[in-house]
Amino acid sequence: MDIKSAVLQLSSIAQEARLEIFRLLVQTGLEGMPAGSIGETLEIPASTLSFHLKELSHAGLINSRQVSRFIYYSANYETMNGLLAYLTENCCAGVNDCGLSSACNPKERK
Amino acid sequence: MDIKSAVLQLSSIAQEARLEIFRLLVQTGLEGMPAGSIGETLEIPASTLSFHLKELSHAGLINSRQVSRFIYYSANYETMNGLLAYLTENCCAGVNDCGLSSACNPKERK
DNA sequence: ACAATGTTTCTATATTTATGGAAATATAGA
DNA sequence: TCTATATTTCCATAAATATAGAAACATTGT
Repeated sequence: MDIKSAVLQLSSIAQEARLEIFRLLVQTGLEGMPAGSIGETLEIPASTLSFHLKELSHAGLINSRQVSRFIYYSANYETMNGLLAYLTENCCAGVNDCGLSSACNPKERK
Repeated sequence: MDIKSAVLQLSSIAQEARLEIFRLLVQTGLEGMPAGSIGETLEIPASTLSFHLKELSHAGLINSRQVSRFIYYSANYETMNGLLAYLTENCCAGVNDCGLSSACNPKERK
């Protein structure tokens, strides 16, 4: 993971509408949801939604697949996990008990 | 955790200079680093650095403490863990094996 | 009190990002 | 082919963010 990709991914969820979309998809699972349903659920106008979905796709945090007239969007868990790992990488220089996936839990400073 | 805080926290690291600063501090540990050393390490002008440190502080992702003339900045692991948990919250609607801290690892769609 | 060092605030400018209506494109059913 | 539905692209406008020099402020040692 390089820093540019990480910034791109973080930027894509550092925005209220997009974070809502992303979390909705994370919770929805692999099946995903058609764009229209996302817009209806979150009350986002179609063109605005499309703009945000493109941002998330471009960052690689969501996937899409076409099913007849619908385009289903779903979270990309692999990218997401890569991002989380990047953020906690080398946590505390390994001094404390800082597992990668369980993030950081260093003891208080003496 | 509310969405506004999450967006604030994400925005604060969704920028190359700030992500570098944050990761440096995550890796440095609780001891932290004085502003000047951060700027020297990452080659960021003092006023620019100060602006970014303020953003990170405001979001709650870093702490600071004064030691004589130096101001030591360090990562706030608690805030960080809260953010990671928020992102993976309710992952996959619980259908698959998606532990909170170990993020999401759903099986392929059939 | 003065000088040196570390950090922040002020300021202007440049750049990037978000919004949503209208028009365009794509798919499918009658 | 015509029509309805789903989604995207185009566009203009509004708003937020990043940059860094200069000046100001704070702390410590002499």
